[in-house]
Amino acid sequence: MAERIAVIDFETTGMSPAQGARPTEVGVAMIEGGVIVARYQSLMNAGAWVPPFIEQLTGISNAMLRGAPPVAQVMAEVADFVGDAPLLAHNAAFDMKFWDAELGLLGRRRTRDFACSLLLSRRLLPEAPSHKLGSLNSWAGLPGTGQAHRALADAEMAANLTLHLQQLLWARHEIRADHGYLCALQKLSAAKVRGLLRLDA
DNA sequence: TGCCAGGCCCTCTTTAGGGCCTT
Repeated sequence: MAERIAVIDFETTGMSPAQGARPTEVGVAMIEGGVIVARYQSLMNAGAWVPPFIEQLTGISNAMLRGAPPVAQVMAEVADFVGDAPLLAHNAAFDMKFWDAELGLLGRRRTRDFACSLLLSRRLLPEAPSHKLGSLNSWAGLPGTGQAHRALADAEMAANLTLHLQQLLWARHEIRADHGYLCALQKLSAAKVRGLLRLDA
């Protein structure tokens, strides 16, 4: 049976929960067998104020959040949706902080590692001019997924990028890169991965 | 008062600094 990976993206009110930032929207694209097989997206009301810069970036306004379901309800739903699937995000350090902080408020804990498509693409696509999610997807010729900086559109972009990286590893190196392999690969230095996979050749 | 992340990677490096990436 093919492995499922839950590709996650948060929109938030700021850079870090340690600074008081809270999520405003979460999206999940579940990949399995080389395709996206399930999706989750919801706005959420955490009672936090959305600064004008963030509102302009994401299109998510304070007015939209006033009518959104409460954060605890959404986080419980999305945690149940993800279940015991391993996790992945683009710049996972960012999304992992919010995932862990919000689950912690519910008295729940993450049980699986996060893989990171930013670290993986820096290692496997060093020739890309930019490793921003949208730029990478355009550069790699991957399909558009909707409005950038909305949670599900970005989660689907990261999912498509991950599938592209898995296909690249298989086509060039005959490596079936499951989540465990991706996590191991991203922990090696970029230089070591280049040597291991002969990316400089 | 003023400021506020943090981890990764490259290089004019390693006794460090700056850019990238996420909102």
